[in-house]
Formats: sequence, structure tokens, C-alpha cells
Amino acid sequence: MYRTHNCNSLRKTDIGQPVTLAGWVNVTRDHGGVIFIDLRDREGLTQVVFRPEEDAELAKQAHALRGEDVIQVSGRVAARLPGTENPNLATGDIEIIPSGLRILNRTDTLPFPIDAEPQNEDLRMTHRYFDLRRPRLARNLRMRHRVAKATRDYLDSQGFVEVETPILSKSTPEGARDFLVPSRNMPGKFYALPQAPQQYKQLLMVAGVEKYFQIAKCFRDEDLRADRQPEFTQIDIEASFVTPDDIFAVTEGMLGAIFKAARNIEIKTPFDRLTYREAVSRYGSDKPDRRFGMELVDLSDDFRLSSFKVFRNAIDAGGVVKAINAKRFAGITIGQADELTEIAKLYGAKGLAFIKIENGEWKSPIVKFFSDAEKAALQSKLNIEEGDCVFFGADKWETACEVLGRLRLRIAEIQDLLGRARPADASEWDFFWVTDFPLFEWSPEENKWNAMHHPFTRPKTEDMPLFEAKKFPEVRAEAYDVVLNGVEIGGGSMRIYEPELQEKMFEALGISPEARQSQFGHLLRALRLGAPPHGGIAFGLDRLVMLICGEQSIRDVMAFPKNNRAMDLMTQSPAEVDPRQLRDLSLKLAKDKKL
RNA sequence: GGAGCCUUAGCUCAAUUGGUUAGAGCGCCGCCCUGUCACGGCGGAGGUUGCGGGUUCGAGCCCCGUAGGCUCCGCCA
Repeated sequence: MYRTHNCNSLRKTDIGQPVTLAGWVNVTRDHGGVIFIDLRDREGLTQVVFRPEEDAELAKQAHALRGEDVIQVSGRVAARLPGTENPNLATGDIEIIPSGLRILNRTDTLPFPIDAEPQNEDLRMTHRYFDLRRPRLARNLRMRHRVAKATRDYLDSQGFVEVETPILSKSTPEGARDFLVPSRNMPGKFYALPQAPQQYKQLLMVAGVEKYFQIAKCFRDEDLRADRQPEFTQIDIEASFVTPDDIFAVTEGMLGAIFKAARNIEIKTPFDRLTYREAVSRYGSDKPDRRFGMELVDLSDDFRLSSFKVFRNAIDAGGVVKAINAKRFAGITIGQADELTEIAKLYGAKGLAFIKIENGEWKSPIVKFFSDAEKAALQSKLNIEEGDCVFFGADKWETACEVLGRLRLRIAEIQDLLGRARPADASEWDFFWVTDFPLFEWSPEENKWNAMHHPFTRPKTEDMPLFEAKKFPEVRAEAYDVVLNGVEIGGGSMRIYEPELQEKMFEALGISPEARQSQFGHLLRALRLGAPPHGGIAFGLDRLVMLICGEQSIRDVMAFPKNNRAMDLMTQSPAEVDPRQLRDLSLKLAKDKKL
């Protein structure tokens, strides 16, 4: 037995007890005579005191200890000398008087200090096992476990059954780039790693499972971001004979259980609901951050007959004029204005018009084109006050909204309006639903309609006539997202369960009858064998845990994440393989790697 | 595929306008120190300034290229 207690368990009541502890040397304080060692394990710290007059040999050994050496200490629990208790430490009233010291393992010079926030992320990733020893990441890993456990417990209590689905799966034409796995038994053929268990979970509904969930690994071979990894984890849920309201209720119950378990927070349910149209109109985003105002205001009616050509032309072309009022932002610097203009252009605006309200004066080159009525409309609709700065977007609805939405976020960042990294109470956790997403989105590159969510999402019943009439841009989907503090943490839909409707959907997406059979034949067949109405949702576990932990990157809530280029710097993967392995797989590398 | 920022000791950073032998704190090594808890004190080792080229009497600093890292755009049904 290596230890009798952990490093956070001994208190005053244990004084006199013989104990054995094991862990890492957190810090040594060597006074030449007396030597203090803070011994650390995952639970906490306990001070060990070596006194040469009690055991010269032990003290000599202790003198050689360095941070992160692994040791085992036997001894007895003693009260600290009066006045030397440490109130900042749970074990601060006691210390260990050792009678034995075993050095289990020595450490090299540390790659970086374990008690500071290292700057170099690749250094951290190369020594990830060491990085994870830091309290912040250790806390994140355990928080993630609590979230996963609360998820399983809650869904189990609601009658959901966890079913594993294959990792060796099949490539599908829609969606993200697949990771491929060559088949040895079937030369020239490939498995694909699942982008999501989407089809399997629908097939489980056909199988009569009725209530399914899985904490599922998913794989997408696309470029990475702070919140995107090539392999990530979804809380995947599907149920039969349900409406969106049923899914909403399960989701709200589950997130409530998760936040209770992880942070002891009672979140406010039911969540607000916004339609996609409303979210984009008011916030310029389908996953808005509502923790600050600065809403988009529509001014199209006020400028319909304006003599200001830029606005007038946008409206005449069927577009809109919208604006946001950034309170107390009239002090905007030249550099900030340039940056915001760059952002506006990046998202499709031709330029960026804004008005600073300073010393009772509206300062902008465009104000002279405005009529008194137009100014009055601005004044009242935007609630303009001294010190404000108003930004305009005049363009197609989508462009104007997106541009102002992006500006809104950046301005909030500059003004530091966004919530603190770790919101303290429920009011700072803003959950809501976004519903009624468009069913389709146009792909100019492919010159065809794509499914906004996925090809199995059903149109809203009241929009079926639009779907039949092939008015694709107007068809809304029975699809929904959950947004938390401006981050999309989950999304789902009611699925198509009628084979005829699914065929029509594939047709709308430009998938040939042959391709439908080869790619989706199993699903179409299943829909003909008694598929119940069903629908579901999936959550990004990593993003959810990231928010709960107050982290900025999902890498900080994953044990072994990949870097920007999808490499694991610790194991140096991906790596070359033995030619024999390639031969087994009937693979040959192209000489020209740019083939 | 594109844009921005970054790269100086094991780590975090500094180095005036381009100017002597590239410094500091932490860590490491050695010595001193008997109640600390970020213990303290003295001393020491440790550098091809990512790499390659250029400009210059002289480059950590300027220019070009390149590699790597991070963030973002594209991409992510």
C-alpha cells in the first residue's frame, strides 16, 4: 500500500495518527536545518517537516529533493507550532513529522514551471502529461467527467439508452471532409470515420430503441480553430414519437442537471426562443450573444426616399438600412475605426459609415445628406445620446445583418462588454433556442442547394407547399440550435421519416437516383420498414465544458488535443508508416505529394 | 488557399537611433541559513538571438526568403 490518506484529508482530529502519503514534491523550503516539503497529490497539499535533530539521515535526503520528484512519506500527524498555521491551506493546521522517506522517482529539470501559466502552447502540448498536472487543467478534466456523468445520469433517468455506434463507418457525399481508413480485406475500399452518428441514430429509431443517447466521438477533416478539433465529442440524442417541444424539455432538463452537478448553478428554464429570422435581424447572428444590448435597428422605412444615395440605392435594390448604437464609443480611435471598416469589408460591405456624437454634434461626412425627418427617426429609434457612436449597414438583408453583427461583437470586445471568463451566477448564463432555420442554403461554388442542417432534416409542415413548389430559399426547417452566451452548444431537428419525402429532399439537393441508392440505400430501405416519426439533437461536449470551465479554447478541456495543423506534438502524429503496412492495405504513396 | 501577430538562456521577458563582452526574474548547480508556506542570502553554469541570405565598418534590431506557433477568413451537412 502506497498511502493511507490523500494530501487533502488530514485535519486537527488526525493529530497523533501514523500515516503514509505519496505524491509530488510541490515545493521545498530548505532552511539549512529544518526543511519543509509541500507534498501534492490530485486532492491537495500537505506539509512535511524534516528536522535534522530528529533524524539527520532523513533530513539529508530531504535536502536533495526537487520540485516534482515523486516521493512516499511515512510519519505521524502533528499540530503545527502555534502561530505557524496556514489558513490558506485546508490541511494548514497540521504537518507530517516523517519517520520514513522513499524517493519513488526523480525528475529532470522541468520543461516549464508548473505553477505559472506557460506561454508556449507547443511546449505545453509536447509535454502534455506534464501540462495536465497543472491545477487548472486537472480541474478541467475532472469537470468534464462530472458533466459526462451528469449527462448519463440524467438521460438514464429519463429512459434514454446509451448505444455505441461504429467508428469504422461509411463516407457520405454531404458535409465535411471525411477521415478515411483503408480496408485490408477489401483492397481499394475505405471506411470513413463518422462526422456524427446521424444515420445510425436514425436507424436505431427504426430499430425501436425510441430513446437513444451516446457520448460519441466525431471526426471531421477540416481546418482547426480554438473551438474546433478534428476529433471531438458530441452528446448525441434521438427519440421517437416526439415533437420539438419534447426535445426542448429533455435538453433543458439535461443542461439543468449538468450545471447543477458541475457548478451548482440553477439555470433558468424554459429557455427563450428566437426564430432564425429574428436572431439575425436583431443581432446579426444565428448564435447571438445577448448579454449586452446594441441591437440592430431597421431604418429602411425611414430612408426609403432618402437623398443619401448609398442608403437609397441599397433599399431600391431590395436591401435594407440598419444601424447599431455603440454607447459611449464616440471616443473611437482612428485605428479602431480602420479595424471595424476592415471587418465590414471582410463580410461584404463596401465601406463603413458611422456617426460620432460629441459635444452635442453629429460628426460624420454623411450627416449632411440626411433630412430633418431622417435625423429625427435616427434619434428616436436608436436612442442617440451624447458620447454614442452609430454604425450603419446598407446592403442586402443578409449582408447588412452579418456586417453589423460582426461589428457588434468586436465593439463589445473593445468595450469589454462580454461576460467575465467564468460567469458567477445564473443570470450571466444566457441560454436560448434559435428555431425555424432555413432548410436550404445556396452554394455558389457548387451551383446548387445544400442542406443547411443535414439532408435528413424535415421541412416545417406549414412550409411543405413551398417545398413542393420548389421555392427553396423560403422553406424553413424543423431545426433548432441551443445557444449559450453567444456560442452554439447544440443543434438538432425533426427528421424525415417518409421515404417519398426523403427522396424529394435528395432530389432537391441534386443527388442522383444512383447516388441515393449507393450512398443512402440502407436509410431509404429502413424508412420503408416502419420508421417512426423521430428527431433529436446533438451537443458539442467540448464547447459546453469549455464554457463551464471558463476556458477560451476546447483544447484546454481535452486531455490530448491536436495543434493548429491537426498534429499531436506529443506523439508526433501523424507519422510515416512502414512500407509493409502500406502493402497490406494495397496502398502506394504518390511520388509527387502535390498530386 | 489567404491575412495578422509571434519566435532572444530550461521558462517568462528585457536589450535606447543599427554600436563595447546580449541582461533580469524564476528554474538548475554549489555554499550559507532551524518555523517556512512564492522562505531568505552569497556564488556559478547556461545563448549559433528559429533557420538561410542580403544591406552595413558594424545586425537581436533594417530588407528578402524560409520554418514553426497562435488567432482569424475560406472550410466546418
